[in-house]
Amino acid sequence: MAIKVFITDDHYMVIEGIRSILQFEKNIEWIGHAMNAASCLAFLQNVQPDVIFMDINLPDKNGIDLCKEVKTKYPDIHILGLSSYNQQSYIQRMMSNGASGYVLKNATFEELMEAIETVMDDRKYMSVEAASTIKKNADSKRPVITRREKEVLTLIAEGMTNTEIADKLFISSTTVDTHRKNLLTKFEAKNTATLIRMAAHFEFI
Amino acid sequence: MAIKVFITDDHYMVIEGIRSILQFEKNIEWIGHAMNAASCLAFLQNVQPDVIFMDINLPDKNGIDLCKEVKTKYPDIHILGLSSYNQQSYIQRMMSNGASGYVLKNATFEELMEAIETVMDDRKYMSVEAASTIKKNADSKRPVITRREKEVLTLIAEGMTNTEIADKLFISSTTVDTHRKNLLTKFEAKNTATLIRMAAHFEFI
DNA sequence: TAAAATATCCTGTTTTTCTAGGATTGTTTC
DNA sequence: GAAACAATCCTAGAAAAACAGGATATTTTA
Repeated sequence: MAIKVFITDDHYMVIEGIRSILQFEKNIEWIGHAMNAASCLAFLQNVQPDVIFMDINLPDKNGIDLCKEVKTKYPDIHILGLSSYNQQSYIQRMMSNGASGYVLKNATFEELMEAIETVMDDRKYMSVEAASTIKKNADSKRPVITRREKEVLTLIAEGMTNTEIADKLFISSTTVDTHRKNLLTKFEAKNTATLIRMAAHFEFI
Repeated sequence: MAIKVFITDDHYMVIEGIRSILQFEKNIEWIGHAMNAASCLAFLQNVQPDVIFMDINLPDKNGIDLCKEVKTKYPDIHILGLSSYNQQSYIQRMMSNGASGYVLKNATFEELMEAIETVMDDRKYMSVEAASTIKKNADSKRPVITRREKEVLTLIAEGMTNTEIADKLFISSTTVDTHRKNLLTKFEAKNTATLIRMAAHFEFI
């Protein structure tokens, strides 16, 4: 029986790329694609693929969260992250949310097939490059921040002061200061400069 | 006569994506692809396409420099940058190096065709999204900073205070403050947060 | 349900940055 | 040789951030 493959990526070229690479493979059944998280989830209500290629950045939700949601509802689906070479920091988070592995967007036919076969066999697959970069960035941990902290962080990055942020969010400036303090701790930053630098590095802003 | 199209991108999926999108278009002649800058230049010695789709990130050279080189040697070739949505900062630099425009990697068939036809007509083409983001960043041009300012900027980003930087560079802290002041002006930043954000955005740090 | 996490608020003090003016010296560039 | 640029230094006050050390209410999770 052919392996049912689905893809969720907002890049038309990536969809077409994978489709054209896999099109002549008899063992693969291309069951469709989604260009955002919502339509992916809608699709899965009707048909469940064996393997989903899933982009890390989607317009309505990030792939890391979608990954968790899909795996919770459909534990049997194998998810393979789709990433560019410079998104190493996300690899581990997607894996810890249930992804079975990871292919880079410059993967060849052989790599794609090996990835599919590996995860169908319930093993983890990672592109060679991904495997080497994952180790390099393992120590520099991406902090987990709350929704409110993210809001405050964004406004700090926009140059707003505690008082201005407080006015905007209808909270006290001391509350903003507390959030800022917590952000400094979580990012292990000693001041605003390093906070923003770290936030940019981890692509929070 | 069909328009000769060539692509330089190290992502196999992107190459296959564009190829499959354009494959049935009679007016397009697919003359080949290169996966790095060197083989792109080697290819051009024999055949010159009308349009090159060129990635911003190549393994051996960045697309911005390659763009300049190609346009110097072959001014008649039209270059269209290939970019992901979050690479806005490169748009202008590639354009100022001779690129005729820009398509995003989630471009549809219609967008690709329009891009090709536009640049063949010697006009600039930019994806709708790119056009909107470029406007946002049009006014905030990448500033020119001096060597000393770069030094100070880097140390600010590392979390050092004016006094600490002064000690490190063996200058007065008021001098550091002047450099900081000039950096704020050049980056059109109102405080350290936006300074570092802009600096990260323009890849000074 | 109890514990943990989140979001809110507070008082003070110290440190640092930001603002707004300056000035001098040397080095490129036209 | 004049002008522009770069790098250095200064005063002084206002504004903001960082530090320290709390508290309370709500929501989430184990």
